[in-house]
Amino acid sequence: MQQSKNLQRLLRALSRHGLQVNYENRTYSVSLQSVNAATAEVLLPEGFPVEAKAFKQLANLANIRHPGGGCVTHTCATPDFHPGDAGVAIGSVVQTKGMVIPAAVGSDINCGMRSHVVDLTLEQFLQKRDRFVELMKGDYFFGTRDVTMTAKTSRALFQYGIPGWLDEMLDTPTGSFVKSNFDQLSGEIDRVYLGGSMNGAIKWAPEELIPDEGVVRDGGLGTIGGGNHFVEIQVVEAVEDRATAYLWGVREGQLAFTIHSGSRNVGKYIGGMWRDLAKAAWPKGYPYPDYRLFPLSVEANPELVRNYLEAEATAANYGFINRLLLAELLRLRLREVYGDIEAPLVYDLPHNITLGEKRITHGKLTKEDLWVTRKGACPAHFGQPVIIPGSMGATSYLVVGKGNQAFCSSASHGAGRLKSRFEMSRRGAIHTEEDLGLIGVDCITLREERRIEEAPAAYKPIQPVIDIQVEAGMVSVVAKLKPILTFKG
DNA sequence: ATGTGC
Repeated sequence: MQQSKNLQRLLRALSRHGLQVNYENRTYSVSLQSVNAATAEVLLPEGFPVEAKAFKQLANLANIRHPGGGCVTHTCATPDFHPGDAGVAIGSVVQTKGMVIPAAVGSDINCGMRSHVVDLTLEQFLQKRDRFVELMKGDYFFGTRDVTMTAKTSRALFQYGIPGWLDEMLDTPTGSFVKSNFDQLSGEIDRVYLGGSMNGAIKWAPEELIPDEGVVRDGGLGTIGGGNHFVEIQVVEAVEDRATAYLWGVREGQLAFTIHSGSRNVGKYIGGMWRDLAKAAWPKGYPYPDYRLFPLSVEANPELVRNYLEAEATAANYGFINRLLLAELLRLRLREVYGDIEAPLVYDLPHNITLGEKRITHGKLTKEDLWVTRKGACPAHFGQPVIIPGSMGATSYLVVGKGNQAFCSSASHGAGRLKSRFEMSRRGAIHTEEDLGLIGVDCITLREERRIEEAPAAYKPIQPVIDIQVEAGMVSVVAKLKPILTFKG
């Protein structure tokens, strides 16, 4: 098979890091010489360079094991694969047995996507666009909407996620704007991954957010955040799977909105705390794992593993509710400006999280200390809705999972970065709308450099990234969402 | 990812 220069360079880089690669039918099957004999599955779009550093990080991840028991059993790289700052490549999926690696999820716990459709045409939307934008700028950037809650409600948020938080909210004097739409919010719980509820615990939350009594005013809740996070108004441009789109309530020509955000400072706090705790628990006398990705062993330290998963769940619950509030703020303003329109949830899912994996062993569904950590990768179980954004200002895809076992039922979480933020923002670099790939997209932000750093031109084109995942049987396309207006934190 | 850093 004829191979491009990029590909040859890539294969050499892979072999330097102990990865042996077969390239066939546009997919790479990779055998990985890791101490754990872990397998690897790598899927990359042709014609785009992938940094050797990302593969070094993948090989390193596959080699992690705990002296007290626990190892990596399988790794994957999704086609938006690129190096990560914290030693783990974005687009990595890692399956572990008998251990978890807190640093593999890192700080951005339950970063994820949420999409709604809106019964409004583009023309109707544009007529009152200015008023709507001013109201949203207030809510997202200046906190005009009061999202205070009682101490009890805030504690329920961390412990139970969406359902427990909603129940508690109903009984408190605060949060009137959530209570006013309680029935719809409750009815949408089954369209959130895991019902928006994980087994958290109050004690892992930042102290100032869990007082014994009184009121909590959390400036982080209902905010977009930085990096690649955004909230975007879109149009359902094309429906490619009519039956599934109908089931999900998605129709061509409708307006839609999509949210990309996570657990903000709470994830940073909990992720950072456990990076330190995992280091402190590393057995004395053993060399540190590269990039300091310290695992926690079930056999050596069952309590620590339980606590970490509980702490991660605590931040994840906050992430689910942050996205819910971002959506609810927007939905309320839509109704305020455009009348009593429907804007139902399509789906909400995380792409940065550790989940216990159920396996079928001897015909029985079991959980045997086996986890899958997805770092910038979506779960994509059979029939499950998946939201894959390109970047802000680029087409987002609603796809349906195919449960591809080689990829631990996963899909990419985006297109993958092509140019660093620094590269985009340096002086003399391209700045016209055309060069940024932002033609016809209205970017609302308080900081102009964000518009440049996160422009579509900083990312790979999304289409080949989707195509190769369809070919590999990971997902199939349901609908495409074309951006109109982006709120950028 | 993070009221970040070049």
